[in-house]
Amino acid sequence: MKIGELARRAGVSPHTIRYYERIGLMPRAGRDAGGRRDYDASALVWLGFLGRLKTTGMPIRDMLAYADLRAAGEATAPARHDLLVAHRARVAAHLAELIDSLAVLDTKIAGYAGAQSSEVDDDDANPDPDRNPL
Amino acid sequence: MKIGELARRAGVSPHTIRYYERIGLMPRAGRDAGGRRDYDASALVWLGFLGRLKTTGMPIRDMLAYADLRAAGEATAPARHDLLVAHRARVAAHLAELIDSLAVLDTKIAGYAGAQSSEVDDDDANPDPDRNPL
DNA sequence: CTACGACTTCGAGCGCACTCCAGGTCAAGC
DNA sequence: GCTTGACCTGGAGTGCGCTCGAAGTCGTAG
Repeated sequence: MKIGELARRAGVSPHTIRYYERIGLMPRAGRDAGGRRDYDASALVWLGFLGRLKTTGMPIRDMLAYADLRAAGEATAPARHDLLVAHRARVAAHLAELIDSLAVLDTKIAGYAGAQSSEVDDDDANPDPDRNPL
Repeated sequence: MKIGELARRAGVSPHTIRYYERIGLMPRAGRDAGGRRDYDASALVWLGFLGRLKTTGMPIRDMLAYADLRAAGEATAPARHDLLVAHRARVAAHLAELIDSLAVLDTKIAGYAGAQSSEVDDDDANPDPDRNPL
Protein backbone atom coordinates (compact mmCIF):
# COMPACT_ATOMS: atom_id res chain seq x y z
CA MET A 1 0.00 0.00 0.00
CA LYS A 2 1.05 3.61 -0.59
CA ILE A 3 1.80 6.16 2.10
CA GLY A 4 -1.59 7.83 1.77
CA GLU A 5 -3.51 4.66 2.46
CA LEU A 6 -1.23 3.68 5.32
CA ALA A 7 -1.67 7.12 6.83
CA ARG A 8 -5.43 6.96 6.55
CA ARG A 9 -5.55 3.49 8.07
CA ALA A 10 -3.20 4.35 10.91
CA GLY A 11 -4.88 7.66 11.63
CA VAL A 12 -1.80 9.80 11.07
CA SER A 13 -0.67 12.09 8.24
CA PRO A 14 1.71 11.07 5.46
CA HIS A 15 3.95 13.87 6.72
CA THR A 16 4.16 12.12 10.06
CA ILE A 17 5.06 8.79 8.48
CA ARG A 18 7.89 10.39 6.48
CA TYR A 19 9.02 12.14 9.62
CA TYR A 20 9.07 8.83 11.49
CA GLU A 21 11.13 7.29 8.72
CA ARG A 22 13.53 10.24 8.75
CA ILE A 23 14.23 9.91 12.45
CA GLY A 24 14.48 6.13 12.29
CA LEU A 25 11.23 5.26 13.99
CA MET A 26 10.00 3.45 10.90
CA PRO A 27 12.40 1.33 8.87
CA ARG A 28 13.17 2.85 5.46
CA ALA A 29 10.27 1.77 3.29
CA GLY A 30 10.78 -0.06 0.03
CA ARG A 31 10.10 1.99 -3.13
CA ASP A 32 8.22 1.14 -6.27
CA ALA A 33 9.54 1.79 -9.80
CA GLY A 34 8.65 5.47 -9.47
CA GLY A 35 10.47 5.90 -6.19
CA ARG A 36 7.33 5.89 -4.04
CA ARG A 37 7.14 4.19 -0.69
CA ASP A 38 5.30 0.89 -0.70
CA TYR A 39 4.18 -0.67 2.56
CA ASP A 40 2.91 -4.05 3.66
CA ALA A 41 0.66 -4.90 6.58
CA SER A 42 3.51 -5.03 9.08
CA ALA A 43 4.04 -1.29 8.70
CA LEU A 44 0.45 -0.73 9.80
CA VAL A 45 0.91 -2.99 12.82
CA TRP A 46 4.10 -1.21 13.80
CA LEU A 47 2.48 2.21 13.42
CA GLY A 48 -0.38 0.98 15.54
CA PHE A 49 2.00 -0.11 18.26
CA LEU A 50 3.81 3.23 18.08
CA GLY A 51 0.41 4.84 18.55
CA ARG A 52 -0.08 2.85 21.73
CA LEU A 53 3.29 3.95 23.04
CA LYS A 54 2.42 7.52 22.15
CA THR A 55 -1.00 7.31 23.80
CA THR A 56 0.68 6.09 26.95
CA GLY A 57 3.00 9.06 26.92
CA MET A 58 6.26 7.52 25.77
CA PRO A 59 8.59 10.17 24.34
CA ILE A 60 9.85 9.61 20.80
CA ARG A 61 13.41 9.15 21.95
CA ASP A 62 12.32 6.09 23.96
CA MET A 63 10.36 4.69 21.05
CA LEU A 64 13.52 5.19 19.05
CA ALA A 65 15.50 3.17 21.57
CA TYR A 66 12.94 0.39 21.28
CA ALA A 67 12.93 0.57 17.49
CA ASP A 68 16.72 0.40 17.42
CA LEU A 69 16.77 -2.67 19.64
CA ARG A 70 14.13 -4.24 17.45
CA ALA A 71 16.20 -3.58 14.36
CA ALA A 72 19.22 -5.12 16.05
CA GLY A 73 17.64 -8.54 16.13
CA GLU A 74 16.34 -11.21 18.46
CA ALA A 75 19.23 -10.93 20.87
CA THR A 76 17.80 -7.67 22.16
CA ALA A 77 14.48 -9.20 23.19
CA PRO A 78 15.29 -9.10 26.93
CA ALA A 79 16.27 -5.44 26.71
CA ARG A 80 13.06 -4.64 24.87
CA HIS A 81 11.11 -6.54 27.51
CA ASP A 82 12.73 -4.50 30.26
CA LEU A 83 12.02 -1.28 28.41
CA LEU A 84 8.35 -2.13 28.14
CA VAL A 85 8.12 -3.21 31.76
CA ALA A 86 9.64 0.09 32.90
CA HIS A 87 7.29 2.00 30.66
CA ARG A 88 4.35 0.02 31.98
CA ALA A 89 5.20 1.07 35.51
CA ARG A 90 5.24 4.72 34.48
CA VAL A 91 1.90 4.33 32.73
CA ALA A 92 0.35 2.67 35.76
CA ALA A 93 1.60 5.48 37.97
CA HIS A 94 0.23 8.09 35.61
CA LEU A 95 -3.07 6.23 35.49
CA ALA A 96 -3.31 6.37 39.27
CA GLU A 97 -2.62 10.12 39.20
CA LEU A 98 -5.29 10.59 36.58
CA ILE A 99 -7.88 8.67 38.58
CA ASP A 100 -6.98 10.76 41.57
CA SER A 101 -7.34 14.00 39.65
CA LEU A 102 -10.60 12.84 38.16
CA ALA A 103 -11.95 12.48 41.68
CA VAL A 104 -10.84 16.03 42.49
CA LEU A 105 -12.53 17.22 39.34
CA ASP A 106 -15.73 15.47 40.34
CA THR A 107 -15.61 17.06 43.77
CA LYS A 108 -15.21 20.46 42.16
CA ILE A 109 -18.05 19.80 39.75
CA ALA A 110 -20.27 18.64 42.58
CA GLY A 111 -19.47 21.90 44.36
CA TYR A 112 -20.63 23.91 41.36
CA ALA A 113 -23.73 21.80 40.97
CA GLY A 114 -24.72 21.97 44.62
CA ALA A 115 -24.12 25.66 45.24
CA GLN A 116 -26.25 28.52 43.92
CA SER A 117 -24.03 31.60 44.09
CA SER A 118 -22.22 30.44 47.21
CA GLU A 119 -18.45 30.25 47.46
CA VAL A 120 -17.11 27.29 45.54
CA ASP A 121 -13.60 28.13 44.41
CA ASP A 122 -10.35 27.37 46.11
CA ASP A 123 -11.48 24.60 48.40
CA ASP A 124 -12.63 21.05 48.21
CA ALA A 125 -16.28 21.59 48.96
CA ASN A 126 -18.94 18.88 49.00
CA PRO A 127 -16.71 15.81 49.05
CA ASP A 128 -18.25 12.73 47.50
CA PRO A 129 -15.60 10.04 47.88
CA ASP A 130 -17.69 7.13 46.66
CA ARG A 131 -18.07 8.48 43.17
CA ASN A 132 -17.39 6.03 40.36
CA PRO A 133 -14.10 6.93 38.56
CA LEU A 134 -15.73 6.51 35.17
CA MET B 1 4.95 33.51 51.63
CA LYS B 2 7.56 34.36 49.00
CA ILE B 3 7.69 32.90 45.50
CA GLY B 4 10.44 30.44 46.40
CA GLU B 5 8.46 28.85 49.17
CA LEU B 6 5.28 28.75 47.10
CA ALA B 7 7.21 27.11 44.27
CA ARG B 8 8.70 24.49 46.57
CA ARG B 9 5.34 23.73 48.14
CA ALA B 10 3.53 23.52 44.83
CA GLY B 11 6.25 21.50 43.16
CA VAL B 12 6.95 23.96 40.37
CA SER B 13 9.75 26.45 39.70
CA PRO B 14 9.57 30.17 40.54
CA HIS B 15 10.09 30.74 36.82
CA THR B 16 6.89 28.86 36.14
CA ILE B 17 4.93 30.88 38.68
CA ARG B 18 6.12 34.16 37.15
CA TYR B 19 5.26 32.77 33.73
CA TYR B 20 1.76 31.88 34.93
CA GLU B 21 1.33 35.38 36.27
CA ARG B 22 2.55 36.90 33.01
CA ILE B 23 0.03 35.00 30.93
CA GLY B 24 -2.80 35.63 33.38
CA LEU B 25 -3.09 32.14 34.83
CA MET B 26 -2.28 33.45 38.30
CA PRO B 27 -3.69 36.78 39.46
CA ARG B 28 -1.01 39.46 39.79
CA ALA B 29 0.49 38.84 43.21
CA GLY B 30 0.70 41.56 45.85
CA ARG B 31 4.22 42.92 46.48
CA ASP B 32 6.04 43.68 49.68
CA ALA B 33 7.94 46.91 50.34
CA GLY B 34 10.85 45.69 48.25
CA GLY B 35 8.65 44.83 45.26
CA ARG B 36 8.70 41.09 45.86
CA ARG B 37 5.68 38.90 45.35
CA ASP B 38 3.95 37.86 48.56
CA TYR B 39 1.45 35.00 48.51
CA ASP B 40 -1.16 33.63 50.85
CA ALA B 41 -2.51 30.12 51.11
CA SER B 42 -5.09 30.60 48.37
CA ALA B 43 -2.30 30.91 45.81
CA LEU B 44 -1.08 27.46 46.81
CA VAL B 45 -4.58 26.00 46.50
CA TRP B 46 -5.04 27.57 43.08
CA LEU B 47 -1.65 26.31 41.89
CA GLY B 48 -2.60 22.87 43.15
CA PHE B 49 -5.80 22.95 41.17
CA LEU B 50 -3.93 24.11 38.07
CA GLY B 51 -1.66 21.13 38.61
CA ARG B 52 -4.66 18.82 38.54
CA LEU B 53 -5.86 20.36 35.32
CA LYS B 54 -2.39 19.99 33.88
CA THR B 55 -2.09 16.37 35.02
CA THR B 56 -5.35 15.65 33.28
CA GLY B 57 -4.02 17.12 30.06
CA MET B 58 -5.82 20.45 29.92
CA PRO B 59 -3.98 22.90 27.64
CA ILE B 60 -2.99 26.22 29.17
CA ARG B 61 -5.34 28.15 26.94
CA ASP B 62 -8.28 26.29 28.51
CA MET B 63 -6.99 26.87 32.01
CA LEU B 64 -6.78 30.50 31.01
CA ALA B 65 -10.42 30.48 29.97
CA TYR B 66 -11.33 29.01 33.35
CA ALA B 67 -9.15 31.51 35.20
CA ASP B 68 -10.72 34.39 33.30
CA LEU B 69 -14.23 33.22 34.15
CA ARG B 70 -13.20 32.86 37.76
CA ALA B 71 -11.83 36.37 37.81
CA ALA B 72 -15.08 37.64 36.30
CA GLY B 73 -17.05 36.71 39.40
CA GLU B 74 -19.80 34.45 40.65
CA ALA B 75 -22.01 34.97 37.65
CA THR B 76 -19.71 32.76 35.59
CA ALA B 77 -20.11 29.75 37.88
CA PRO B 78 -22.38 27.89 35.43
CA ALA B 79 -19.92 28.43 32.60
CA ARG B 80 -17.06 27.19 34.75
CA HIS B 81 -19.15 24.17 35.70
CA ASP B 82 -19.75 23.37 32.05
CA LEU B 83 -16.08 23.77 31.26
CA LEU B 84 -15.12 21.30 33.95
CA VAL B 85 -17.79 18.83 32.90
CA ALA B 86 -16.56 18.92 29.31
CA HIS B 87 -13.00 18.47 30.48
CA ARG B 88 -14.04 15.60 32.71
CA ALA B 89 -15.49 13.80 29.72
CA ARG B 90 -12.23 14.16 27.81
CA VAL B 91 -10.28 12.88 30.79
CA ALA B 92 -12.55 9.87 31.16
CA ALA B 93 -12.14 9.08 27.47
CA HIS B 94 -8.39 9.39 27.71
CA LEU B 95 -8.42 7.19 30.79
CA ALA B 96 -10.27 4.50 28.87
CA GLU B 97 -7.72 4.71 26.05
CA LEU B 98 -4.90 4.41 28.55
CA ILE B 99 -6.39 1.35 30.19
CA ASP B 100 -6.82 -0.15 26.76
CA SER B 101 -3.23 0.55 25.81
CA LEU B 102 -2.00 -0.79 29.11
CA ALA B 103 -3.66 -4.09 28.26
CA VAL B 104 -1.89 -4.11 24.88
CA LEU B 105 1.37 -3.41 26.65
CA ASP B 106 0.77 -6.30 29.01
CA THR B 107 0.05 -8.60 26.12
CA LYS B 108 3.29 -7.56 24.49
CA ILE B 109 5.24 -8.01 27.70
CA ALA B 110 3.70 -11.43 28.20
CA GLY B 111 4.85 -12.30 24.68
CA TYR B 112 8.42 -11.36 25.53
CA ALA B 113 8.29 -13.24 28.81
CA GLY B 114 6.82 -16.40 27.35
CA ALA B 115 8.97 -16.69 24.24
CA GLN B 116 12.65 -17.63 24.18
CA SER B 117 13.95 -16.33 20.85
CA SER B 118 10.70 -16.98 19.03
CA GLU B 119 8.93 -14.34 16.99
CA VAL B 120 7.26 -11.80 19.22
CA ASP B 121 7.10 -8.52 17.37
CA ASP B 122 4.34 -7.14 15.23
CA ASP B 123 1.45 -9.20 16.48
CA ASP B 124 -0.69 -9.57 19.52
CA ALA B 125 0.67 -12.85 20.76
CA ASN B 126 -0.38 -14.60 23.97
CA PRO B 127 -3.58 -12.73 24.71
CA ASP B 128 -4.45 -12.57 28.39
CA PRO B 129 -7.67 -10.55 28.55
CA ASP B 130 -8.32 -11.01 32.26
CA ARG B 131 -5.23 -9.19 33.36
CA ASN B 132 -5.72 -6.60 36.10
CA PRO B 133 -5.31 -3.05 34.68
CA LEU B 134 -3.17 -2.01 37.63
C1' DC C 1 -1.69 15.02 -25.04
C1' DT C 2 -2.88 16.92 -21.00
C1' DA C 3 -4.58 17.65 -16.57
C1' DC C 4 -4.82 15.95 -12.04
C1' DG C 5 -3.80 14.00 -7.72
C1' DA C 6 -0.66 11.59 -5.11
C1' DC C 7 3.69 11.14 -4.42
C1' DT C 8 9.11 12.70 -3.82
C1' DT C 9 13.07 15.53 -1.08
C1' DC C 10 14.83 19.05 1.79
C1' DG C 11 14.50 22.51 4.85
C1' DA C 12 12.01 25.84 7.36
C1' DG C 13 8.29 27.03 10.57
C1' DC C 14 5.02 26.32 14.32
C1' DG C 15 2.56 25.80 18.92
C1' DC C 16 3.22 24.54 23.38
C1' DA C 17 4.97 25.10 27.92
C1' DC C 18 8.26 26.31 29.90
C1' DT C 19 13.33 27.71 31.05
C1' DC C 20 17.02 30.56 31.22
C1' DC C 21 19.87 34.79 30.99
C1' DA C 22 21.45 39.53 31.83
C1' DG C 23 21.57 43.07 34.66
C1' DG C 24 19.86 44.88 38.59
C1' DT C 25 17.66 45.41 43.66
C1' DC C 26 17.06 44.24 48.40
C1' DA C 27 17.39 42.18 53.38
C1' DA C 28 19.79 39.66 56.66
C1' DG C 29 24.02 37.77 58.75
C1' DC C 30 28.96 38.17 59.77
C1' DG D 1 30.55 47.61 55.34
C1' DC D 2 30.32 43.57 52.71
C1' DT D 3 28.87 39.26 51.10
C1' DT D 4 25.29 36.11 50.06
C1' DG D 5 21.14 34.53 48.36
C1' DA D 6 16.59 35.31 46.96
C1' DC D 7 14.15 38.18 44.41
C1' DC D 8 12.93 41.62 40.27
C1' DT D 9 12.01 42.65 34.82
C1' DG D 10 12.08 41.87 29.90
C1' DG D 11 13.27 39.20 26.45
C1' DA D 12 15.50 35.36 24.24
C1' DG D 13 16.19 30.35 23.92
C1' DT D 14 14.89 25.32 24.32
C1' DG D 15 12.91 20.71 23.35
C1' DC D 16 9.28 18.27 21.56
C1' DG D 17 6.56 16.53 17.89
C1' DC D 18 5.04 17.48 14.28
C1' DT D 19 3.47 20.39 10.03
C1' DC D 20 4.01 22.88 6.04
C1' DG D 21 5.94 24.84 1.68
C1' DA D 22 8.51 24.75 -2.58
C1' DA D 23 9.70 22.62 -6.51
C1' DG D 24 9.60 18.68 -8.98
C1' DT D 25 8.11 13.57 -10.68
C1' DC D 26 4.94 9.95 -11.80
C1' DG D 27 0.78 7.34 -13.44
C1' DT D 28 -3.81 7.12 -14.70
C1' DA D 29 -8.32 9.08 -16.66
C1' DG D 30 -10.35 11.66 -20.14
